[in-house]
Amino acid sequence: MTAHLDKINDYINALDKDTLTALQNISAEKIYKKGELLLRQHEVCRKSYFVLSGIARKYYLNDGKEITTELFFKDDLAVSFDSYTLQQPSREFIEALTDVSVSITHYQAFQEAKMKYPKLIILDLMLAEYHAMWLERRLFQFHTTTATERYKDILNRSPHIVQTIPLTIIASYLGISLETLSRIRAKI
Amino acid sequence: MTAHLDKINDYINALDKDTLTALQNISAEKIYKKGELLLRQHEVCRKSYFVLSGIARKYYLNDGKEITTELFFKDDLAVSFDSYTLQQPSREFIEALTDVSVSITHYQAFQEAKMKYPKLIILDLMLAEYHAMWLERRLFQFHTTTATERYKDILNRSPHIVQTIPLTIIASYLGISLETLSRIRAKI
DNA sequence: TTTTTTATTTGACTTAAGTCAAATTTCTGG
DNA sequence: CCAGAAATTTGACTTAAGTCAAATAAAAAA
Repeated sequence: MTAHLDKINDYINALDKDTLTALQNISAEKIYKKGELLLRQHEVCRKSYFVLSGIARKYYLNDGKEITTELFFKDDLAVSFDSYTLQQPSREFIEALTDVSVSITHYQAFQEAKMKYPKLIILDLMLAEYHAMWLERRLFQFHTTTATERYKDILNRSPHIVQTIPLTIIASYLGISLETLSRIRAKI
Repeated sequence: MTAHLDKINDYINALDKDTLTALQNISAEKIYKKGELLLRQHEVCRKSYFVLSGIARKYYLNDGKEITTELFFKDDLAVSFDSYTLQQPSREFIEALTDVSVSITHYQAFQEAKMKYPKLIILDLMLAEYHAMWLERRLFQFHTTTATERYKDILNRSPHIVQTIPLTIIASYLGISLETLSRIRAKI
């Protein structure tokens, strides 16, 4: 649910003051230390985490290996999408990669707020739509680009990522092994 | 936007009779012959196609090669998601693989209907959510399975697909070359 | 039914990326 | 500041899948 297109402002603009206040009333800030888990595998994702500062990631385990599926920065909404949407156990973990400050909203409270403030449904819709479009772009990229191109792309878009985050995590996010990424870096 | 979990009934159940009638009033049936295009690249996807019978696919061109990204069967809603959502030119084509009967709804008419029948917004939300979850599963499958496993999976789920649809299309849908798919088939 | 086109298979070779193992480099806690 | 741990690089080898080309097989058209 990464707002790559800086659309968070669009979302917020779609809300009137009352609705925004209502949303704030059911949200609370919290800080997670680097390495802490916001969500564990098998837990139901009952909260959404709007990132105020810091970096988090979502990952799952495959043969004991951690595969990172999403990185969350400022203004991104961190959830395990299907676990949150269907309120069923999560395949994925969410972890703080740095100290992370988030605004937390409970699923249940948000559902109730939607009854009273229907504009929140529009917000919900926009977030689902942007997440779907983000996933389509990612799928498209995996089909059409090589690992080297994907790495260059991430370097362009967010050079700070590469500084801050261990290579293992970047590699799995790009869908390649740690060693392959290291070799790509050596060649560039 | 493939309703793999047979959730279309859920969608419909979420609608009251008036809303359903309203939706029908802005929809019209049409039949496309095998090979006809429902949507061309660079066109804006101004309609959604609810499949009543037959099979369609969505694809894009990469180096002149057709890459199939989605197959649409009965009860699936065929659209180019980002083109439809943002009303911007489509990267993708939608093509009838067999004669296809669809119920067509115009984007604009649907947007207007949502004003009057807010439950349609819920329908919209559910469709976006299920599309996002379908994309996540597909991405997960590409990361965690080999081409052989993906082919076996499609064989299990929908053996009729393999009968009806040319191998080139199945291969590109599985993310592999035609020759690789042929070799996989020879081994099984 | 025969021809022509299209779809599928098979062969030979290449390549991007994976795996396992070991060597460095960098970071971090005491 | 140093020892131990963690992260990164490098080497040697394997493998899944791609590419290009040619041979069959199947389907559509004449």
